[in-house]
Amino acid sequence: MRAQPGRSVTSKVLALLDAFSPASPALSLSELARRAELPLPTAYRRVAELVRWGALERGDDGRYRIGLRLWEVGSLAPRGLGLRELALPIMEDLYEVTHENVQLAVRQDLELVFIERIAGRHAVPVLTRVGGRFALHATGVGLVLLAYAPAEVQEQVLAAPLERYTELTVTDPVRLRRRLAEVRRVGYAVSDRQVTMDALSVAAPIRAPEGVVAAISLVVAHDRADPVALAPLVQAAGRVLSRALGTSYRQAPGRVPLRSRHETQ
Amino acid sequence: MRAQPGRSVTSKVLALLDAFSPASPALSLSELARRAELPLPTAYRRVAELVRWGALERGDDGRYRIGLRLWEVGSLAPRGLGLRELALPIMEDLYEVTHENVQLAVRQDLELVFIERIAGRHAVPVLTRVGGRFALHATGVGLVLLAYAPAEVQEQVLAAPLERYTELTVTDPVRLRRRLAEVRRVGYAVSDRQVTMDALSVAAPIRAPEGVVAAISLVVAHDRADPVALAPLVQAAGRVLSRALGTSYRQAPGRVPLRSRHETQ
DNA sequence: ACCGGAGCTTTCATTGGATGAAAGCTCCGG
DNA sequence: CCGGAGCTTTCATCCAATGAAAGCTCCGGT
Repeated sequence: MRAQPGRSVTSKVLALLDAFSPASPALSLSELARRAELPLPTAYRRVAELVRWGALERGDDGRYRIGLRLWEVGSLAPRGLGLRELALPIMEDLYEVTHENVQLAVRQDLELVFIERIAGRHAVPVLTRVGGRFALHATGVGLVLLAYAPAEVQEQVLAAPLERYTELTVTDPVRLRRRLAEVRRVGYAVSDRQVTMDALSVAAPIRAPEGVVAAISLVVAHDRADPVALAPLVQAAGRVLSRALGTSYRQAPGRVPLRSRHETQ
Repeated sequence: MRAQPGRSVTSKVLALLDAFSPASPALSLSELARRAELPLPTAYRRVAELVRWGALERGDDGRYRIGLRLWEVGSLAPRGLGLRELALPIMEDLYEVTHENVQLAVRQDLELVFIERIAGRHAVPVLTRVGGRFALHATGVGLVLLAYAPAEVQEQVLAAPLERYTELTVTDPVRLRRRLAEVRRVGYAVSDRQVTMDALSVAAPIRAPEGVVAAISLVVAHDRADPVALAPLVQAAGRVLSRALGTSYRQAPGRVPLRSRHETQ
């Protein structure tokens, strides 16, 4: 009856949630059990409890999906909806001026997560999805987030193989390191045909008191792009957001550190 | 050592997540334990595990917040982001035409949850929040969702005391029942100063093969509103969305029920 | 109608992860 | 230096969780 020791109940529940992905948002019980590496009866019981609470929902087809209740709780994430609510007006301004795609992303571990996107009807199609992940080394937002990430994060990304998306993608750690230094120097990042051969993006950092917490970018067709002209726009948006964050984002309750800025190496 | 019997580990984890709310998105360990009704050491251990996974994050102030990882998983909810992605273009069209607030909501149990909102800069201020809940009996979207809800849901709502928000709020079950019949008859709902004395909303149902799954509305200043003129607009948006849902929303994989429509009493 | 298989649900004896009292630790203000 | 608040760790105990096995339900093939 060995219950594979070292596995907590909580970790099993989380593994069940983790089984879902953008590519497979609906799973049968058997699929769930297999992906979470749980015996069927165990999966059955945990899943039943999650459904009862509303974390999962069961469709007419018998398959399970992420439930609205979990979406509600997730919407309380400061780095998710919280950030989005703050940024949306500025993103809309940027869209009004340029009518190009506007993206907002944060770093999570060694990848980036897209928090919001305004996709112009006539702009270049972008293949990103809100809530989706992407590598840090190619996109504009990714370069910004990586450039201002803790040294240890940068080292880990540079040490791993860097995936190539186009013939122009920078996959050489040495060259990438130079690009990151450049990003820090000028305060914005340009990603020219690094992900697809038709798109170019310009990104700027968004700073909170504790360092760079997000990045905002414009994605435009590479042949009608003028990065130097776009950069000030994106940077301005980033600065407005940084100011907004400084005040309302993560209100240190009671004790406000007046001059601690021990981050962003 | 009595471990209050009948309480599963999973339920404790969910209770911890449930402790967060729009009004208190950041909690100390003690607050978390108290709200989840757990002994401190128990809360400590479960919370530590949730942080390790990324479901919670601990701020510089020592308090816990909902983590980005949970937001990511939540974004996979078909009735959350899934619905939003589908509806956003149509909502934007509605906004372009009217420059008024556009809202999208679904029913969860006996309340409604706002999925998305486009708030016009110059439109009436609305006090709703994406991810927030509200009663079903007052707003436009609420009336639509209630009108097309299963009879048993309607009975439960009508049986409970109906909160009054303004002097005009309909709180009499008999009158409300008549209004719901009217909504079903004409196919849209008008909520005139039911929540605040300055706003009026017009809402229409969004149907999937299995019945009404969401509602869309315009919220306008009550004194410059012409419900009869707005209704066709909102209804058209609802119908476009219903059509979109019929095809791409909940793709029954493999076996598509060709003519089952056994819902929506 | 019958059979076989896939997928889900329930039962039941067993046990290891979970538990909470208590003690230890850390920080801060007086 | 002391006291208190809040968090973390230890440790002996035990019940929620477990998985093998059997039961159930729905199909599709024959």
